[in-house]
Amino acid sequence: MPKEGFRRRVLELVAEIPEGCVATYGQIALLAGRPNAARQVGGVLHGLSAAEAEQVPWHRVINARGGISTYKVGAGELQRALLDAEEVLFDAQGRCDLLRYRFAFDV
DNA sequence: GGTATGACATGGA
DNA sequence: TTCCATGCCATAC
Repeated sequence: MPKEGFRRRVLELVAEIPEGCVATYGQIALLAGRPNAARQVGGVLHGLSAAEAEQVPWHRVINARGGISTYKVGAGELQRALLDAEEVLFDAQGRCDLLRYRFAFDV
C-alpha cells in the first residue's frame, strides 16, 4: 500500500524511464495517482537536489507537446543535449515525436 | 501552519 | 496550426 509521498512516486517513475525514451508530465502524474497534477511533477523535478538530479533522468520528462518546458535556462539546454545524446532527436520546431519516444511504463 | 508559486494539460477561438 | 485562458495540486518559503 504505497503511502509514499507523491514526490517519491514521481522520482520512482522517472527513474524507470529507459534511455532513448521520454515521458510527459501528465503521464507521470497519472501513474503517480494524480491525473491532474502534471504541474506537480514539474514542481518535484524543479525542487530536485543536485544529487537526485543525477540519480533521476529528469531530462527524459517533457511536456505534452514533446518539447522542453524547463524554465531553468541552463537546464533547458542541458536537457536537450542529454536527450540528443540518447537518440531522442528534436525537430526544427524543438519538439520530438512523442508517439515515437514516449515510454509506455509497462505497468 | 498558511500563502503563493509553478519544469503542465486541456479546450476553445 | 498557434495562442489565450482556466483548473489542478504538491512543494517551497
